[in-house]
Amino acid sequence: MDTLYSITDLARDLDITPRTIRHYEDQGLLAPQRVGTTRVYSHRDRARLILILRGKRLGFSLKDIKEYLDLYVVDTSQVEQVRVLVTKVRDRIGQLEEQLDTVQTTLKELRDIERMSVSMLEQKGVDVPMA
Amino acid sequence: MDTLYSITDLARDLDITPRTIRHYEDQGLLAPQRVGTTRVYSHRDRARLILILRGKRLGFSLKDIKEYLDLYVVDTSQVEQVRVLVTKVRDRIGQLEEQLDTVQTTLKELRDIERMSVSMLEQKGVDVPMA
DNA sequence: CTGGACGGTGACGTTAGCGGAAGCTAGCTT
DNA sequence: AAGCTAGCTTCCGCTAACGTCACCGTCCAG
Repeated sequence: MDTLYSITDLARDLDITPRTIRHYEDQGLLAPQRVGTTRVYSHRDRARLILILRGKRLGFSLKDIKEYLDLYVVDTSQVEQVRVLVTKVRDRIGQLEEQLDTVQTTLKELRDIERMSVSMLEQKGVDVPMA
Repeated sequence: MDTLYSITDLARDLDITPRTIRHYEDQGLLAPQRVGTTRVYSHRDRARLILILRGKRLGFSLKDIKEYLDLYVVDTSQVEQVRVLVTKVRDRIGQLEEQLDTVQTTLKELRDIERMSVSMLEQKGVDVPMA
């Protein structure tokens, strides 16, 4: 259950390079244990890394992602911290809702283009590849 | 109806700098008319620019966006071109569907965090700011 | 005991995406 | 004529996010 990973394990696993992982650490996004000088990654580290990559896919900068990660690890015993957390989380939610909207709009447009193109081809008797 | 824009008009309007607009032109994403050396933008140019900015918000590179723009301007009289178009459009659709998914997942997680935090605060008798 | 395979630390290189200043021109406007 | 304002080009600068050495230690397998 407490599986550990080496840096190359993780890299291969998530399809990135060790260099990238070290870079994230340099930027303060990760802080794996060390055995001597060698980095050793836990489940939580792995999960964090996955969140990082997700953030990147959504187009966020590493700096943004760093703040984002903090949302997942907060001392919930401190009322004030939770307060702050809530507003930060709501900010992110706002951003993502906007992005969701943008994506959906774009999808609609592209599907329109697809439909129009396909019907254009059918009309010309061209056999249309399936969806 | 055939309104024209200067580069600063457009920049102010879309909240970017003229420099950025010129940069997009350098990268082949725009090709406005010229009056002498001065750039003059049409509605279509403006629309393109908006698409560019949308692509950026979604985290695409300028190179990606360039290809993406071509999807909106194709010679529909050439069957082969339309064929190619359809497959490209479908590719993009696939990408965006994935992104849609990612965004939704992330949103769910954040909403969970929000709910949990809020109920935690309420339980402690703290007055919780509204959504 | 030696050659890989793996891990580590600098430190410099690279690409993308603009920012910003220099130096020039054209068209008002006073 | 002189001074503004806008726009143009050119080029150097800068940040982000890694890639790519170079060089060093370590732990097996042969």
